[in-house]
Amino acid sequence: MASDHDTDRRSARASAPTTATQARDTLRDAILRGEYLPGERLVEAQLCERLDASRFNVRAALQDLASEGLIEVQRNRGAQVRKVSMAEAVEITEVRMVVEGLIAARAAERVTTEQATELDEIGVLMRRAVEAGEYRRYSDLNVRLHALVREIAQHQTADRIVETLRGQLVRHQYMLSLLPGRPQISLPQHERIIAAIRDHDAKAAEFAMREHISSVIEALRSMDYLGGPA
Amino acid sequence: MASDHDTDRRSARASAPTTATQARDTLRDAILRGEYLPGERLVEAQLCERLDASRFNVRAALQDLASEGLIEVQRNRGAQVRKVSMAEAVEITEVRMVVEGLIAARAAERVTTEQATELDEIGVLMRRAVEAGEYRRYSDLNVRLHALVREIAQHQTADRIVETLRGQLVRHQYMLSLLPGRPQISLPQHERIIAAIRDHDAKAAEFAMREHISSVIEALRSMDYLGGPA
DNA sequence: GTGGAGATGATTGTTGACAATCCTGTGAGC
DNA sequence: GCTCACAGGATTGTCAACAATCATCTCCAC
Repeated sequence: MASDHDTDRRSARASAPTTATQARDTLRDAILRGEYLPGERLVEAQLCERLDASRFNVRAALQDLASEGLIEVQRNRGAQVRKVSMAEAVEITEVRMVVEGLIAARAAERVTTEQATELDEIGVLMRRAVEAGEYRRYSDLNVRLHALVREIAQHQTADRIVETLRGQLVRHQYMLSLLPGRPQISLPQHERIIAAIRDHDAKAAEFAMREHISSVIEALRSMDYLGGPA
Repeated sequence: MASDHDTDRRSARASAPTTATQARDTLRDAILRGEYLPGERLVEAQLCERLDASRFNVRAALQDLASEGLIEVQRNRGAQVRKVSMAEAVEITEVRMVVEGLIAARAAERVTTEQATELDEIGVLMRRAVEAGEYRRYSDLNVRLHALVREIAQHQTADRIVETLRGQLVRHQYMLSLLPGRPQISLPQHERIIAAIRDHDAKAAEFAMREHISSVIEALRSMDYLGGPA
């Protein structure tokens, strides 16, 4: 799910398993999965074994991930997983706020009856999950909701950007979902987003989405006082 | 100006002349300058001569520009300058609308007295240029205004994205500036942006910026009826 | 004349080796 | 004991040659 926004760009016709692309996707997943910690050095030779790829392809993968903002490469010093400061995390989320706002507005314009039903279903499941205290499940539904909204909007450009930004702070977001009290705050926000899209109210949808992510930013800032992420 | 958003990322310490980076920047400028037309094939061997670089570096440059969305690479078929359809151009500008809106809002929060003066100066020059019918000069001032707003906002993440998006449709924007009647429409919009930022009114600044770029989107759509870009 | 199989030239994909650079640990000098 | 210089190893930067693939053209059969 985190790797399909580039894959399908090439597989328009070529169904090639693509040697180099695979290495990149595998490495990206590994980083996103947390197998490499921020600041950790990524040694090319090691990655060759790990990914079972030649140094050439490893290098290409590193270059790609660097342009995605997941890693940083310094000349003659190799690559390392990028550390995103709290200030950067806020910046990234701010941009996500406005772009996802655009997506929500467009989703409201394009949503079909079927899709609206699907949105409502997710809303119901979310409420149940929160009431049952199943926060892990709620977190999954959260991802699914945002993904569905993006699918409805069908805005490739915005989609790509949001996906890239999201990748840059998976670590922060993970910590965020563990913050106590978050679900109680975000559930009604999610419900407002769903309602607005269902009602084809673009302005309300954008506003609701921005309110929601705005509160995520607040939470990020509050995390900063608590010591922030590693 | 179009190539500094990556350059300074590396030159944080290393003042390296950067062999591969130079090739990339040169090629990007060439594409942005219009020396390679959309759809034109970029043959690696030819670029080696043109850029005076080895194929290795040329290849790295192509990969970078591909991730910026300037060119497209197909497996075993090489690279070609990306054709952006009118629909894509609209999408790109929509995202630019919301992100530049964010930038404008933040600029309104951070603007200093000195910077406000500078903004006003640009506003005055813009009005003079329009009244004198110097549209080329007006277009330059337009670029300068947007750049200054971004500089005031100091939002690296948003900045990088806008710069990337802008690169993807230089060709379209160039045609746009030649549309008759545009300056008369956009001048008051620019003046509203300047006024809002000067007055530290974040909401008004965001609204004015969005209004402005929204009208750019309208113009793009109208261009579509006229046959669109090549 | 037309369609398709096959050869040919051009272009890209990949590899391995070598050079340049950086990091680490050691030892001499103060 | 501390600092600095210098080797040695590790890691990345770069290149040129080779293999794989694609586009084009020719030629033959029908």
